[in-house]
Amino acid sequence: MRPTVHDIAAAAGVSLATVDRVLNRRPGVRIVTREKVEQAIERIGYVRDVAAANLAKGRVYPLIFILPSGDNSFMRGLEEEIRAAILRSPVERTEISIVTVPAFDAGALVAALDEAAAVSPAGVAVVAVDSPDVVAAVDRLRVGHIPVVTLVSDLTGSARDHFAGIDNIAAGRTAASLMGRFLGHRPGPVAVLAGSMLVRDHRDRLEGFLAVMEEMFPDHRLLPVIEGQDDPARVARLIGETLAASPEIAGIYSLGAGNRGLIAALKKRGKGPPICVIAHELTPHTRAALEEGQIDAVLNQDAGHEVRSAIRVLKAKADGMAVVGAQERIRIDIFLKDNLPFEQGSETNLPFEQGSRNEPEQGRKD
Amino acid sequence: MRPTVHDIAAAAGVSLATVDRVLNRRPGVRIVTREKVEQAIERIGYVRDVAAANLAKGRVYPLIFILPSGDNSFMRGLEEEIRAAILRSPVERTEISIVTVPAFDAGALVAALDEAAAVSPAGVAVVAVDSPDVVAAVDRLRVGHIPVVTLVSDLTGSARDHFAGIDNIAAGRTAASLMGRFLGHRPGPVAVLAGSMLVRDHRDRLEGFLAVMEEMFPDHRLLPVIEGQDDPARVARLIGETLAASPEIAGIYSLGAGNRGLIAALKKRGKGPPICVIAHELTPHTRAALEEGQIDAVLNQDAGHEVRSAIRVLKAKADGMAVVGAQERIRIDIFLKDNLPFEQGSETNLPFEQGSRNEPEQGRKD
DNA sequence: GAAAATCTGATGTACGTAAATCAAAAATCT
DNA sequence: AGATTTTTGATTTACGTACATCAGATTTTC
Repeated sequence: MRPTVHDIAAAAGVSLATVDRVLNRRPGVRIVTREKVEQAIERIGYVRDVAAANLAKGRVYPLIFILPSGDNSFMRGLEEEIRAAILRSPVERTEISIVTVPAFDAGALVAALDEAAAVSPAGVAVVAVDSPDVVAAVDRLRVGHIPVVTLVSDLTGSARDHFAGIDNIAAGRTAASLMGRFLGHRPGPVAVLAGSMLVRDHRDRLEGFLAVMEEMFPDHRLLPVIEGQDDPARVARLIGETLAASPEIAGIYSLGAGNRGLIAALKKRGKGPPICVIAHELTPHTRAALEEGQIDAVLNQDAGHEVRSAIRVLKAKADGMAVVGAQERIRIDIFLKDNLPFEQGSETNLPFEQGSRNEPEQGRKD
Repeated sequence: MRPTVHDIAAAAGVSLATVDRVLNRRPGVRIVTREKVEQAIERIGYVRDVAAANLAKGRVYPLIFILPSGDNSFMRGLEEEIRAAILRSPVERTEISIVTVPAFDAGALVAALDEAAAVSPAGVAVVAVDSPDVVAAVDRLRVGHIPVVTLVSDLTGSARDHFAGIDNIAAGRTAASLMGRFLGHRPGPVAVLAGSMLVRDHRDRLEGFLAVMEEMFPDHRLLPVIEGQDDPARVARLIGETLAASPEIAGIYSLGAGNRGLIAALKKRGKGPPICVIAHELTPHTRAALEEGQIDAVLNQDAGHEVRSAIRVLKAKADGMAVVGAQERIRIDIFLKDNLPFEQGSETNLPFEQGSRNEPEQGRKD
């Protein structure tokens, strides 16, 4: 049987009230007494029953998610996952609000972060623009004891508590590795399409990609990086121009968003030698392009996983609890047309009507 | 504010006791009254506070994990993950026991399942040998209202509640797709190394691999499937013989375990034209081989994820609760040497000593 | 229409923790 | 030593649910 506060009290030879004071860091306990209690806790291996504690506290976790607005498919998918989490709010004791700000706009993001701080939530998750102003704003939150998790794109040199996203350098390296091997001895230059160098994830991917291409596949010339601002129309135009200027192109690595534009440009091109295309994020567009063969591989981060992870981490940090590191590591999914996951759809057991068949005695006491 | 049992009572115009009788399926409620209560529940959108309910019940979930014995690295890693889950038991209210049975031995597995049934646990997770006897044993458990989750390898045509593992047909297809593209126009036959056709995961991988090879890369001749029984020594011998018999071999797909033997045989071979090797499961051995270049790609399933998922699902099923489908989908990880995850190690916040810096007032009431 | 059976209400205890109050004890200061 | 401050103990209520008991009300049965 798991030890309780009563057991601590008995073991330490103090009253329940004192144990409570120590556990909840209330004032009015001498250091010696506090240490006696802490030793007892250590000795009998007490762990707070978080469920009971939350019940007693009536605790809820107000969380704020800040992400870019606009019609970026990935970001909208992310938002959808957050909304799915909102539906689970009553069960998870969260109160999630979503704030959107223009993409790549550090000023707007700082304003949103400061507004978030004003309502002192239990935690903030943010898709970061990597700039010193933003770092400062995040650090202001941290100083106010509000845990912050960066989501999807990290922040350089800030005190954020955690990054819920993939290792983007590794993603870029992986893209290069696949690109090089898929191309084999096929000649021709490789183009890189990015969104903006203002966000860390894009910079990291580029860094990893360039490193492996130069080291392992130096025969392939790399064209100057194209910045599409994650805007499909702009991307379509720029890629169209590039294809016209360099018809012998052998590969394209799209490390940002706006892949709709890329796919449109590729379709428009029509015939010509095959181009190996590697893109990021599995959206309806990239999925279709993968199935139809315009794209050869998609590197993906699971938005649902990231959102759930961010929530778990924020709650844990707010309570000063441990985090299962391995569980919070977001993996780089590599999708070829052969391992596409089935379309979404969650197994829904009705929570109430069904379980009846299991006998009530199933649970044990003690 | 979330509705409680009191709110149901008020809304339905009955007493708390009656609400309790309906909620917990106790006898002594007329159908009309029961319906009145159920409508009220529906109407005000009540959801049982599982934490409070578990607290009141003092519920724990006795779970049994059944997996193969032997020195299969993946399975031992799986066992380690189960032990990690046992450490979290007090927090998760689980009581996990591990049972090991000889690999590929349906009879032993059936015996273990029946023994498990005898102690009527809250749920059973099993790495299944795919045979009718095992299906029958699992179905006996299900008839006894004990939820069953198959782990890693599924069971054909049984009533198991859930499969916590990857889509192995897709994994085989993916392996073929990578193999074909990595080989490019390099000629030479491809060898397939399996463990045993008695387990579903191996059969599925083979099926997927063969399908894509035949359809997309018909130029590559496939050598007869080698069955290594997941035994490194046997694998080393068989692969050694194969390499000697077919020195022009271009690729090897190892879809089972015993990769230590494969790697040893490859090292022993030494020089010769490069062989594209794709294997399953990231273990210390395959990881090293990936880094050193003996293996080109590793398809992996995250054992930790599978174990945690199995536990979540079993608990949910035992309570008749809903399952977040997307969260329980186990992904096929593809590792090249460029995207290997860092070595393990969980961020450890001490649960108690640290969090102090966050103010106690952080939590809200209401 | 009365007795028997069935249903419903009222009430209390429990789970493990949080939080508050007030009295009592111990330490500190003068 | 006495007054003052600080520390500790004892006790109570609450969170939302489970479960048990017993009395009272309603239905059913003959």
